[in-house]
Amino acid sequence: MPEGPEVECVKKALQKLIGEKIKNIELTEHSQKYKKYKGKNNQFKYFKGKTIKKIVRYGKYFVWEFDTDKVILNHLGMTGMWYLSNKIEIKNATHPKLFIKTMSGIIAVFNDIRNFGQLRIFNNLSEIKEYPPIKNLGIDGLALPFPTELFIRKLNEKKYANKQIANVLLEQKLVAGIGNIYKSESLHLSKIDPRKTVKELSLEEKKRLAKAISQTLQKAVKSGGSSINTYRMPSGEEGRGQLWHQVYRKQYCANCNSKIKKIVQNKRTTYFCPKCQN
DNA sequence: CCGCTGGCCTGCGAGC
DNA sequence: TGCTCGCAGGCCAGCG
Repeated sequence: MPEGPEVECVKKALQKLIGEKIKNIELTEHSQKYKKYKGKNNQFKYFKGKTIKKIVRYGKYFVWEFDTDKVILNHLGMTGMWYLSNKIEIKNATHPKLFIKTMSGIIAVFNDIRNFGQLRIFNNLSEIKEYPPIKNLGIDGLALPFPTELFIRKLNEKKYANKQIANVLLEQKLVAGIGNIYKSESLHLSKIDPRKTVKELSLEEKKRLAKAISQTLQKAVKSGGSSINTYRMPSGEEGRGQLWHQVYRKQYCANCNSKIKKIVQNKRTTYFCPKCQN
């Protein structure tokens, strides 16, 4: 579900936990029906009494750091969400996986409907940085200024030449943080046909694409993320990103009013305007 | 190293 | 009303 901008928005909200000492942390009953969490409660209980020092974003991942070497790698998957509250009841948490209560009374619940999210404990930060999905992350799509020249250099790598640009944009080792919505939106903003292979793109188009990616992702952060299906802020509020989508799940192009085309590339849906994007 | 396939899961809306 | 089907912001393991 969440792409880089949504993860960034959640990260910002989670900063409220920095400096908080953990009174209680445990996997929920509900988590135990999944193989990947089964019997792991003691490993998480290790963090009881520890203080949360940092919550950092790498692409679509969070890394939780404490006043100890061990760290937690956390990914929201398609439906993962953190809910923060001062009350015990958190209405939105229908599929809670991890429950944290701090000394000052803040409650944080990791909720994940489809269970594609991740919570993995590593012995230390350098172990996480060697973990391939983290180690191989490319340019942070939210970096400012966006490194256009580096982007083009990476895009020009042989392995991408014959791939369709829409598929390439989802490769986290090229740009980390783009997902299926902002893939379509970035290509629409830069007026590029998603079916074009990288070698068919002109230098001009690559530059436009770099700019469009950066603009799209920045705008999404400012909107609080896109709430298309299940994404909510940790407060339970919806983001407003969906209000300005130009193509994603749209019927008509916001630009020229032509009928938007919906195609499938690498098993992911792409929306584009056949008139504007060529 | 690469690319492809299937797998992991639940919920929702469309269509019958 | 109730059922099935297809689809959903993502990633990973295993194979050739």
